[in-house]
Amino acid sequence: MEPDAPRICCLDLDTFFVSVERLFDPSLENKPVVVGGHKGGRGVVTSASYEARALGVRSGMSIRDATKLAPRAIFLPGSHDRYSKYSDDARAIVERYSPLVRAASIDEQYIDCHGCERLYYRPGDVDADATIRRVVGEITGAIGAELGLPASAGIATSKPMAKVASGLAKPRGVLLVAAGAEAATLAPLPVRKLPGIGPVAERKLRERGLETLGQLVLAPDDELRPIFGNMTAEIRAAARGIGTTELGRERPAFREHDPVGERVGSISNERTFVERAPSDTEAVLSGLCERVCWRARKRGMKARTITLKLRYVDFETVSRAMTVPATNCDIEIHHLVFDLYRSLRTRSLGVRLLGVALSKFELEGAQLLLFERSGRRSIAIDRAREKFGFDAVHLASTTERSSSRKRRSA
DNA sequence: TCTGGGGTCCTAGGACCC
DNA sequence: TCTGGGGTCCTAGGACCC
Repeated sequence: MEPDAPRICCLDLDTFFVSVERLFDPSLENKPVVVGGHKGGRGVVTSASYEARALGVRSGMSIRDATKLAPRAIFLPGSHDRYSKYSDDARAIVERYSPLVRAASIDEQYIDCHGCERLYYRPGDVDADATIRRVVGEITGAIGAELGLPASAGIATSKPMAKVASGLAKPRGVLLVAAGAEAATLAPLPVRKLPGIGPVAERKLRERGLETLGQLVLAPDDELRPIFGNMTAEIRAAARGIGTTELGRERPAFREHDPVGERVGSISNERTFVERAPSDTEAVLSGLCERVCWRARKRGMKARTITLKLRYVDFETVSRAMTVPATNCDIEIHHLVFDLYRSLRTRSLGVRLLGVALSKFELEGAQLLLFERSGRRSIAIDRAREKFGFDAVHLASTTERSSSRKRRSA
């Protein structure tokens, strides 16, 4: 095995949410389609068809802006259950070719193709790279033929280079960056194309006159250090195509249900609203507490740290955290969150967002939970939710307030 | 471009212990 | 009582990703 051969593949499903929607409604084909919310409504674009992109729509943009740019586009709220299923199906196809697969997100997978050049060699292949390129083309072809979903892939000697290559390969392409060709491939690209450089770093680089990755590579260390800190060397190397070949950890993003035993670093839920009266704010907090606790219990985990996040209407965002003996009990976390809220809400300004996060998990000792009164109640609630869904059962503090809200609005 | 919701990782300062 | 340095944990905020 040549250590520096291009064997890391990044496989990406093109305009994934839009592509899935088109499977269920073929009339969406060849039209500008935007997934993320109803026309003119709140929310942001999570996926836009190429026809919509041609009108200036970009993912991450507010739905309202997208509506202005593409008033005749078809806007869809999205159906995550479907997306999860097709994501799993695409992964199953990839696993027929290599067991070394990691899902980086719902529409992106990394594959370690080391060894595939021997396993899949065919006499027509001019060299090992050609074999890899052909095999990856077969994978994207199978995803297209069996699922009806377009996919692209980049193959390179490192993970960041493969990621950039998959972007360059779109749509429906496969791009292999040969060993030694990395720096020249990256040099003309805008800095933003490199994973790890976001809008803030992009702006700071531009202020220093650095627009392309080629310029970034040549920039003196004291120009980059204020922007990237200890990551400077890693970023500079990535800009030359050098980086890890480790596939990284599996990201369980976007799962509709929390699988038992699957480890995550944090569980959070948040809600944004236009503006709410304080009494309603408490109902929202109750609901958020219940939801994160429920999700933690489903995973069999207890959290030691509880964090409350609050965003005012002027977008100032603050948070307070508290570390306690591990718990996943609604009542306990309710009390903690309400304490945190009282210490956090120092301004009289309207609240735009509230979020509750659990972290620093310990595995649940189920026996303990059974002996606690509130624990028994949680178990009863969870059983009902197992049958009827999360909203079937709520704590009194949540239901009283939300029903009084309904009465008021009725 | 006035900006959702779920995550991960990094940094910097302070408390506390030895 | 004061001083130093290292290690670890906690907290708050921010950048980034999809």
